[in-house]
Amino acid sequence: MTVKSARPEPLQEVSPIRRTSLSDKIIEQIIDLISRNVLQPGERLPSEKDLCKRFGVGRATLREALRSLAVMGILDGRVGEGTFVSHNNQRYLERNLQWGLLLDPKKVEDLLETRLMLETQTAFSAARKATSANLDAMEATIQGMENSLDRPEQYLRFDLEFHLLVAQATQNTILYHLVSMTRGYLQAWIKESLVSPPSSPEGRHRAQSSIQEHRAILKALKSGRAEQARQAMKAHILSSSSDLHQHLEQTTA
Amino acid sequence: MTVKSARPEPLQEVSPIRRTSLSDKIIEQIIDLISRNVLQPGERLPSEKDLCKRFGVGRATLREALRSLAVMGILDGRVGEGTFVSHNNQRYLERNLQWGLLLDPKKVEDLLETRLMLETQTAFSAARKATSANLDAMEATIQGMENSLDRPEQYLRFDLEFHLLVAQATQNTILYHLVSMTRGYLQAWIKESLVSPPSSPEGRHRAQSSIQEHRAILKALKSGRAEQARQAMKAHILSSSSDLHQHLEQTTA
DNA sequence: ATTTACAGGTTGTCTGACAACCTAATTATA
DNA sequence: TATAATTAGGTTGTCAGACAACCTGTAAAT
Repeated sequence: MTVKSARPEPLQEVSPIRRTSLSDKIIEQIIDLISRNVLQPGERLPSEKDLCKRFGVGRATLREALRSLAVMGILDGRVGEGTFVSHNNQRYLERNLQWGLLLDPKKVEDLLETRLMLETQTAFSAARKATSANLDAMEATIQGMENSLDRPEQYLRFDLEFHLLVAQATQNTILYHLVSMTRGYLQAWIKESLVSPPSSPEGRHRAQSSIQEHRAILKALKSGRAEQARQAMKAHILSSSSDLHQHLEQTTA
Repeated sequence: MTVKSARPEPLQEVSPIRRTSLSDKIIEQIIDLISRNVLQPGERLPSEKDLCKRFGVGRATLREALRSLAVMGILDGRVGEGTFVSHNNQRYLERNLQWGLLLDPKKVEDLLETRLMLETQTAFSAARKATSANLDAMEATIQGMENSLDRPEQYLRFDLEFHLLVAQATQNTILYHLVSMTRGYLQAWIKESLVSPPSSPEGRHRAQSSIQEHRAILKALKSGRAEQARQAMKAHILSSSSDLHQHLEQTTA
């Protein structure tokens, strides 16, 4: 009997049926636990054997969930010790920039636009909400940039750190995450576009003016002038993006 | 001899020694294949048994790699068919954004602030990039709102649709997804705050003015006046958020 | 008291097996 | 002949057990 019974309603929304694997559900549960702070950063999870019994699944299934979370940088498995919740949210970034190369040029453009939006707005908000500790940390990263003019990769790290600190200064964790992720993906491109002039005089000059831009942003933040901070950030990102755009057009053309 | 020898350099970078598991290496290889276009979007991978032989690993290890890539949206496993490269190989960006947001303890105020930022900016961008098809679709949703003043849940659907259309009009899929996600998280609250005045005269009045606000946004978008669109959206969201805030303070106090 | 050896627990990996499922060819039926 | 039902093979999802590599803290030996 494969006769379909009559449909009372015209089925206007297709049922979003999707095979959800067990490991997917486990992932969701663990993420939920973390987001509700039941599992805190740095904390150790129960052993895999324990988790298997609690979730009622085999070890293979559980491990597929744990490994997925580990690959995303949310968990951190250590042989012989256990599995821990990443205390470093930065780890998420390090992981991402690895496959930021999967993005196509069109997406990079979108990311740049998104980044411009997010960061100009975070600067605006940060000017009103930044604590003195936030500002001091920014000052330190600028100092770090000046001290590493000859080490591009280290310079980039300080640069990234500065922008993350601005986002953090909004005291809005969601914004912070959005900024850090967009930035994480772009980092691969930024790095690639920077290696071309490694420490040429031109590169040094670029870095110098970049530092000045950062100083302008920090100054606006310190004085609490939101609109000025927004403009300073906008100018900085636009001038910084122009290098990327140039590099993008080279690779596509 | 525990005497420390002189350090020529202050060891500024700890050796990045980290146990790389086999599945990590497999992930790297697969990502490399995809980024070099050896594996194209939509293409089917060899079966797990085959891949095991080629990589020289057990099936559990291989599956941990494949599942991780699937969770990130890079691969797509279908029971009985095989494992495929995601046809839109950029979906993983949105997936990761989603996981990142999921992990955050979401504060409603943070969400509201983020939404205000995102949507005012999308309105600005949409004013410059919207196609006539986009604008027509918005017109239709406003019409839909007017026709469902007595059906709150349907009214809300049109409301949501309008905002998504604005985001879509930016022609930036990343922005679209961000707006869609933040809105998705808020939707539960919005619905709850609306059911209190289901179809009271007060509720109707609120809905009427909301429709006018939407019209103002659409008008600005049609004329391509970006700044005006931004302000209209800002006004709309602020007035809409005030209801939520009111409702929040009621429930928390 | 310091070092060594050991035991228990933990993650990483392999193997084999079965269930649920899809596809396509084969067979049975109208 | 054309259509429907069945079957066979392949594929992913899940489970169970086993072993290797590894870490930690304790007990034994120096």
